[in-house]
Amino acid sequence: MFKLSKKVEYALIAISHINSSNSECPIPVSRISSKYNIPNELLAKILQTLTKFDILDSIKGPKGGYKIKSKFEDLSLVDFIEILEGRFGIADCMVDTECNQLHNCNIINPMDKINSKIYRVFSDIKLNQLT
Amino acid sequence: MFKLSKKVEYALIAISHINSSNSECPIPVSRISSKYNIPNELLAKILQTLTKFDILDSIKGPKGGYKIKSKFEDLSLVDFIEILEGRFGIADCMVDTECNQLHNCNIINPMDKINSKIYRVFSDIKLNQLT
DNA sequence: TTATATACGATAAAAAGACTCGTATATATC
DNA sequence: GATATATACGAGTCTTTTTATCGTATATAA
Repeated sequence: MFKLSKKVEYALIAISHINSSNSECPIPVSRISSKYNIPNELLAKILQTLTKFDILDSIKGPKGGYKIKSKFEDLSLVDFIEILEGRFGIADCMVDTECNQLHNCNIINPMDKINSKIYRVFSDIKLNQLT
Repeated sequence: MFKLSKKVEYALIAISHINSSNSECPIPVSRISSKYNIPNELLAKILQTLTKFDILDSIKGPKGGYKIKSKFEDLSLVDFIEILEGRFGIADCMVDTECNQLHNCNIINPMDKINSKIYRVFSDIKLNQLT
């Protein structure tokens, strides 16, 4: 409960690694997955997603790999999380799913406040602060 | 990802309900479970746990049920969550589990800071604010 | 005595999360 | 041009966590 997913963890590790290696060469998935004990295929998929959202740049072929793309700079942690995991919310009813309380719910207001507070924590953190 | 468990949700609903009904009579599980569409047995267990931790008082037999106990007053939301779900942490390594990064982890520091921030959000909220 | 409660361990079902596989495509290097 | 090394991506499986149920015991008001 209330844990970041491995997806997000792995993504942060990778981003952080790629960003702090200031070489010009792209970094292949295999380098990161072996260094941090991350399943290769899984990490590959994650980085593909990040590429699709312009956070990384991918170069195919030998000597290929990933590089940081500019968008990374001012991206907040919520945005990053939402790219990987979909809409953020501490309860289903804050996202989209139907609630089986109908209009009976006696905690929706406080829940909503808590949700906002947590959301703010994540939106106040920028990705480049993590490196 | 990053959702409160049903256990916690149900517990909050129940606590809130019991606390705001200011009748002297104890409230049976069945009343709460039917009103809020919560599986009876499940809610029963949750309230048993809360009783064990002195948040509720249980009265057996007909006309029995649960009442709020004084400890409830100044309990924080983290404490409440930890009673139901065990130690709080946004990643396994913040709790107890072995990490498979050994001493390689490049995001442990920022993760730790984020964890503290989230922890603080939950510890700043007191249960009696939710009613 | 009976009906209505809680107490609690064990177990099952469902959902979410983590990971793998197969196949396709691009490209640097020999 | 052949080969090896990369990414791209959909489909599928395995594992763990979460959610819910069952069975039995105990207490007590009426």
